[in-house]
Amino acid sequence: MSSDDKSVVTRLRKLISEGGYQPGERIGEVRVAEQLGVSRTPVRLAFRTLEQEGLLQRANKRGFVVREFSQEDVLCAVEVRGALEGLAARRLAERGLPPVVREQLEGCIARGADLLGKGYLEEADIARWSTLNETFHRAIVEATGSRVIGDAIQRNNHLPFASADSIVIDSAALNREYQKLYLAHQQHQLVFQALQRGEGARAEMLMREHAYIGLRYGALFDLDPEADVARDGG
Amino acid sequence: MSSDDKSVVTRLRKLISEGGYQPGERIGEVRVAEQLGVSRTPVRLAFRTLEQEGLLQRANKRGFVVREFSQEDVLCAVEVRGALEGLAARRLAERGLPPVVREQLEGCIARGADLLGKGYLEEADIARWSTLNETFHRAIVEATGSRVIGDAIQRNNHLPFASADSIVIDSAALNREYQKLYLAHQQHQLVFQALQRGEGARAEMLMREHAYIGLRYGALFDLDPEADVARDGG
DNA sequence: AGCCTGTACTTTGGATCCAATAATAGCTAA
DNA sequence: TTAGCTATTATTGGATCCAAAGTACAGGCT
Repeated sequence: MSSDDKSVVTRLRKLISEGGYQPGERIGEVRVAEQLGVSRTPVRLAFRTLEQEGLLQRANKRGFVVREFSQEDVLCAVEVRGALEGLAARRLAERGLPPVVREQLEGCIARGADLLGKGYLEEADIARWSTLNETFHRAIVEATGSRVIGDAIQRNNHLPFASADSIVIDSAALNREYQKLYLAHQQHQLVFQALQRGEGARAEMLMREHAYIGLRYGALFDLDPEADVARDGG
Repeated sequence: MSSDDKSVVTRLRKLISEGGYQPGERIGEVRVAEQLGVSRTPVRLAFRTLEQEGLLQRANKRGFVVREFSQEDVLCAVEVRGALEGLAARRLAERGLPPVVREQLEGCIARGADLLGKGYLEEADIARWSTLNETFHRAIVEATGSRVIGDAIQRNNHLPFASADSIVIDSAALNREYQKLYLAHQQHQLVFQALQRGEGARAEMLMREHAYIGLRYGALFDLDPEADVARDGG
């Protein structure tokens, strides 16, 4: 079978996060192996990787179970992201924003402005924003030049975030999403401003608050009353 | 062979960090398998785990090499630790310090005071302090009750820190170490105070600064001129 | 003499085999 | 009828085998 190890990890990660296995459910090597069309060996390797990522955890002395994430866990993951990306932003601001990175970020912001300039959101725009957003964040993290920080962020990002599976359809939800995305866009601008001015502490603080937008509706402004529940945890 | 998988990971981690393999050196499955007295399979599994931990990295399309850490990397790891433990401390302060944890921390501080009360340091005291210090930090992290944060910290802690292999012998070095440990002790006290008072922001800030003490000689006060070099990185 | 190519060897990745162990079901005895 | 013990089964962990890919060395060609 033409499937290198990394592909197995990716596919298994997808298989789990897309509901092939329920949280708390025991996950067996043979079944996964059959589902992915490979032998047990690459699956066993993948299990170890996913264990380290936190998606799986060792069961009672034997095998693995799919880790279940509480609302509280999601909030923590968001805060960890904020702490780490905030750190990256501060370092970048203090050490100076390289011109190449500046252009990248400006590009993201410009295209984000185009996307949101209409004043409303089409369904396909969400995916466009998503890649734009990813590029923005990735550019900052990679610009710090530290694999230690980058890896830490990367690992944390593999955890399932609430926003990942929020699919909106009706126009009311689209409008609410528009507000959220617009706020995110504004925050990106502020972060960029701080980075450019070399304001490290401010860049960090902004980035850290910006992370909360990863929660369903929680942000600087509580767009939804449920946000309070999410933010003071369990 | 009576060696479960976890033991192989632990032993391999030790083998690498204690210089069995040089940073940047290619690490082969068969040789490690022979050295640990197991077959290739558990070694391959362990390689994946250590890859996720960041100790190994994939070589050019084939195999693994031992990751090399620059001074800059060590600094980053320290700052990541600070950011994450700071986060844990803030959460703990804001959500209230449970009595059990309070007693644990008080115990650590009391025993630390005993240890450092003599005014000088014996060589064996360093190990004693080390466990005391670990207990203190672990107590705080575990008290947050978040596996997400705890795991992130744990993973970061597997990275090699500069302090890990600093072995001091002469009395001048011991004295310098005493100053460092005493400062750490004071910082612990301040962190504890902030936690008890529910001063989240202060607890976080103190914890974050406290992380820098993990660098060889860098701290609030530059006990060594080289600290400057370390702290503004590459 | 230098470079290119082919072949042999080294090493990793995947599959399968075997042993050990935990879970489960069935049976017996109280 | 239930509890405990035993045997069977299912599943993981370790070892070995095989194939594929990379690397190094050598020989030939330009």
